[in-house]
Amino acid sequence: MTEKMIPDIVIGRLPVYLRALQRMVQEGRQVTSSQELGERLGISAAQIRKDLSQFGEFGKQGTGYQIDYLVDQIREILNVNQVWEIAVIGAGDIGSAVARYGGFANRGFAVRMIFDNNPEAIGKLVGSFTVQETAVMVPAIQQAGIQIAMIAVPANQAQEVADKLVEAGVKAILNYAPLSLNVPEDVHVQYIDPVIHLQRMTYYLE
Amino acid sequence: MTEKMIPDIVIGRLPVYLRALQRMVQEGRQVTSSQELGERLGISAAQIRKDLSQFGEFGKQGTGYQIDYLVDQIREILNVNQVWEIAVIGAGDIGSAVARYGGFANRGFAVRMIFDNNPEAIGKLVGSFTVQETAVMVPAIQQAGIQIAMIAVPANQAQEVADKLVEAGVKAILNYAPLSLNVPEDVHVQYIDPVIHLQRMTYYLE
DNA sequence: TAGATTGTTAATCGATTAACAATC
DNA sequence: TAGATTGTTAATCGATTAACAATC
Repeated sequence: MTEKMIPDIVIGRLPVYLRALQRMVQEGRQVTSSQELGERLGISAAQIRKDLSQFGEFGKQGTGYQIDYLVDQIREILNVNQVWEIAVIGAGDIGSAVARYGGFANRGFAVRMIFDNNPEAIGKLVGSFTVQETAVMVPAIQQAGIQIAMIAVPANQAQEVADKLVEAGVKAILNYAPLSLNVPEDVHVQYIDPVIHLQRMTYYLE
Repeated sequence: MTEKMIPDIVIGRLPVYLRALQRMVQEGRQVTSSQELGERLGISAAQIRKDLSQFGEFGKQGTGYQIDYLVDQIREILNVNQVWEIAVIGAGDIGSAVARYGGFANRGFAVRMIFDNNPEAIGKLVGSFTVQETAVMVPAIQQAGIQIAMIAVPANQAQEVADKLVEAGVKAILNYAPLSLNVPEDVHVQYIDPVIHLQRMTYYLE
């Protein structure tokens, strides 16, 4: 590790900036400022400037940021100026919805395979993918060199699946199963559990 | 606001503690410690004790925490010792998967209605719910007194839907559309966008 | 009792904000 | 030029951790 260390909390905000900036592009906007972006996102202008300054100088005094250019730069920082292939594990409601999700295109990701261990699901079509059996998962992922997987299996199978994914060389897991996973230090995990988000809000409700 | 103010970041960790504790209950465990819980979650024992101490004294020196009791206490703190009814807006892949999701039961939530503005979707069954037209959304939510909604419509319709939900009296929104929403201060919003999580991980990948 | 673990305090660490010189 | 906005510094604010008396 020779580069200066960037706080993970900063990395976590970059995708949010990128999403808002790409939306501005869609709106036909060409230039923005840290203030405008901050207002859209509910983040202070100072924080946005500070975050971006960790990676370089992307703006111009007096005028702000050229949106196209800033989008390109953030895409490069986040390594999403390429398409990452994804394996989806679990072909139930969630896995199927994710496999068919149209929102990955142009944001750096593409689902490439989907697996399930349920004999009734194996062989069926989900979007444009045939559901493969879990038994072939490790070699299939290895052969394709896939580094990113999404876990959408029941909670009691999720750790076992995670172990296999690690074995297959996966380095990033997006886990939809409602539990924390244990993985080696060099494997990244992010969690999506709607209940966690909901419970965070009910604290404030009557 | 008379109570002492609890940091939102602490509130955000409580659901994670709760999920792990409820899992321990399923495993037949009766007692745990801040150290054990911390190891499972990748959080320091000191932080867990500090977080819990914001709300009371739930443990015993020398022995730790009675899991059942701690679960009850956290459920009460988070207001999830009741069932919150949810309206789902959007009956596409994501909305349908969420409406059928079995993971809400016993965690404090129940989907009660689903809406879509696509004539082909209206009237169809999603799980045990008939998809209703968006035109009746505001009065239906008002009449049922529903305070929580999930937005699962395309990005370009999401703000419009959010405005209507606010009008209907909704106080908490879980937004699956990939953009930031603008809502009044007293309305809570949480976001689920798989791409945001993925991009946060690709930064660290080669 | 001896060992374990809590709840809490004080110290450390890190993140956010305010402010402004630089400059477009 | 005058106005606007960046990038950066220093100050503030808040969160995490270490340590330990209390006590089960």
